[in-house]
Amino acid sequence: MKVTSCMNIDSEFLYSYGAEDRHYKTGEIIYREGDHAVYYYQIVQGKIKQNNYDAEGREFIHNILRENQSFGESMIFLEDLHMMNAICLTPVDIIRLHKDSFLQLLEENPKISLQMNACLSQRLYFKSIMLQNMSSPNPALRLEGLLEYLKSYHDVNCNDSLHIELTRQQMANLTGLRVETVIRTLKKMETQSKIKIKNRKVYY
DNA sequence: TCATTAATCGAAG
DNA sequence: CTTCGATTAATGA
Repeated sequence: MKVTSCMNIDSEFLYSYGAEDRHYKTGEIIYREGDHAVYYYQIVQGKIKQNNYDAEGREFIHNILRENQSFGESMIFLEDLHMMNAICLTPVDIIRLHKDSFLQLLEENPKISLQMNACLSQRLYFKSIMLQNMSSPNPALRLEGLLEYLKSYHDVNCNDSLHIELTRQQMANLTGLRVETVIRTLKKMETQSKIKIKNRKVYY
């Protein structure tokens, strides 16, 4: 099941609807949990994460998105508040379009609207897969689930092993495990040749 | 080189 | 599995 994993509207087209360029520095917050959702965001350059924190202050990362991917749209349709933070992992260039203009764009362009549906379905599909994997008490299975998710979500050529561009801390925050557990489990998985590790980099 | 951040390890709970 | 303490490697100013 290979679908275009994400929304990527032509930038000139976005500008014609009044979209604007925005630049953020590493660590900057694009929006916070509880903010009103007002924009559709499309990443031109850089990486962002969507997260929130539990009562003990532990971070849980919901997703990490990169160039040509969009975010913030789902809440636009709900007319509601963001349920997570969007924080820059690197310097980021973004195009943002006000929700009113975004909805107008969708109304006037059925094809893009359909693509939007496909994009949201895709996310829903993988969220459910992740939910299943992440509910396993076995850390190796959680990690494998994450890797499998990343592979299908990002990768285009699935033959070669994929370089996982995540720190161990990020993998831990994506799976709800501790860094040390991630490190030890990853090593175990390497001996079982489920993954490869070269210079601390993980390949799956 | 100093400081900061990420990756590791071992031991204990 | 998680927490703690401590060390080591990597990166940037």
